[in-house]
Amino acid sequence: MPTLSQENYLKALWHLAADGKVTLQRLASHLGVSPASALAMVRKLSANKLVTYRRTTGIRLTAKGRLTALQIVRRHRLWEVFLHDKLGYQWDEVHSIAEQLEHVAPADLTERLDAFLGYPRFDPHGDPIPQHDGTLPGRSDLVLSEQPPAMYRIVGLVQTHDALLRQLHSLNLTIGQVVELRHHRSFDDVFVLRVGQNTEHIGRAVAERIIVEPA
Amino acid sequence: MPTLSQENYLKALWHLAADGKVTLQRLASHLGVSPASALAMVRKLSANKLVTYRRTTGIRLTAKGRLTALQIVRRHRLWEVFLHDKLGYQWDEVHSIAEQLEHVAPADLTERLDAFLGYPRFDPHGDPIPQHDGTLPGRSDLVLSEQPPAMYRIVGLVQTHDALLRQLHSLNLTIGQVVELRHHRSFDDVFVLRVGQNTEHIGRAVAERIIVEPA
DNA sequence: TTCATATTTTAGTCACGACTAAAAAATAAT
DNA sequence: ATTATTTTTTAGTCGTGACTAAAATATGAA
Ligand SMILES: [Mn+2]
Ligand SMILES: [Mn+2]
Ligand SMILES: [Mn+2]
Ligand SMILES: [Mn+2]
Repeated sequence: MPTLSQENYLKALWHLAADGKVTLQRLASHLGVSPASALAMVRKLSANKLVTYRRTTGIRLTAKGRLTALQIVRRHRLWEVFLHDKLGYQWDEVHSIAEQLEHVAPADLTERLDAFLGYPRFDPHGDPIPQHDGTLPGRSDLVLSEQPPAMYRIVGLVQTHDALLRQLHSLNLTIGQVVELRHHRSFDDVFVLRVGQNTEHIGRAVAERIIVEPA
Repeated sequence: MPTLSQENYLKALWHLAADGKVTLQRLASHLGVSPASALAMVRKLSANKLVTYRRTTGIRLTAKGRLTALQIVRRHRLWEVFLHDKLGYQWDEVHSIAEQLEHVAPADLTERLDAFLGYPRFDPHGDPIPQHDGTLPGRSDLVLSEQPPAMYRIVGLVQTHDALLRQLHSLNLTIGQVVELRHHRSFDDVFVLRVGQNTEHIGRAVAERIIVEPA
């Protein structure tokens, strides 16, 4: 049973591990703490067999640590679904509230919440919700900016942050939305989209953050 | 913005104030902490103008402290409604989970939750839910054990605890249930009730904890 | 290789919220 | 009015999770 702080570290480690070796620097800056603090916590987690740490390999979650982290991510994303679907929050508002709720974890609350929400597989940002056993639903990894003109369904985002979410929301580019990629003007890197009745123009910075599947 | 611990103290002080002068002893034993710890916290709360403390009057919430406490109680009871009505928990299970959730309080979450639940006025135990402005819905204060034979609706409980809740649940004596008080056998202090199709017998210890209104 | 820079690690400190043990003050009983 | 008991208060300590500043190691460039 990790503390609240330990849970935050485990979740951070899980997220960071997706992009290569996890150093104290990366961990510390991601959490906004000093490297000294990060090291102290890594040692605690290591003593609890939740991570291993060698300078050469960096910080790595053990199987036990990964499982724990996935449960936290599961709670986080389920609460995001609740806040979005049931309480009517916008998708750029749910993350910070879920940061609080993810640490509430008595017995079967998560499973009841999951059932109440209808066993969702993806959160409001399109991110897969880890299942009880730690498996992650699969999702397309096609980036819009690299696709040929055709019809696509938006299924996810890369490097989500609130400003991007608000921008996309104003363009009606939300999860599940089907769009037509008309063409890519290569001389100024603008992508022309058909969204419902509107024609929208987005730059590469946005287009390369949108994950799609053929529709 | 009080800390989590401060919130727990404020809530305890609000509950305890209903039964007279609040001493360090009462506060400490209610929270399961030492009197020394309670004193240290009372001083912190006092510095924050949330309570006053004089040996003669005991510990008293200021207007600001009372308002804060009522918001915590509000969140607690709203989450209890959510857990009971939406997630299907039994009424003896919701309290301990709500103890965690009550401390999650970003911006308008409480108000959205209130709306989602349909603006309930009472929690699953019949306790009134403080409104946003700090007012408490009124409720009958008639104790079943002191009423003459007649039809009554159960609207609340006195000194709720899980064992009592499970006992009452097994007798189908839940909030909103209408029962007929048949008579009181004074020589052994047993109250005879008609609950739906069944006749139930309860002792004074139970009967004097049931709050009713005429039905 | 040698110096400069970046990263990791140590050492010492702090706030918070708890603890125990003992002293002081207030109440109650004889 | 004295004791005895209860309650409050002080004093010192501890674990958690943060900090800074400086030392030790690695890593990169000249
Ligand atoms: Mn999130
Ligand atoms: Mn998300
Ligand atoms: Mn409760
Ligand atoms: Mn209740």
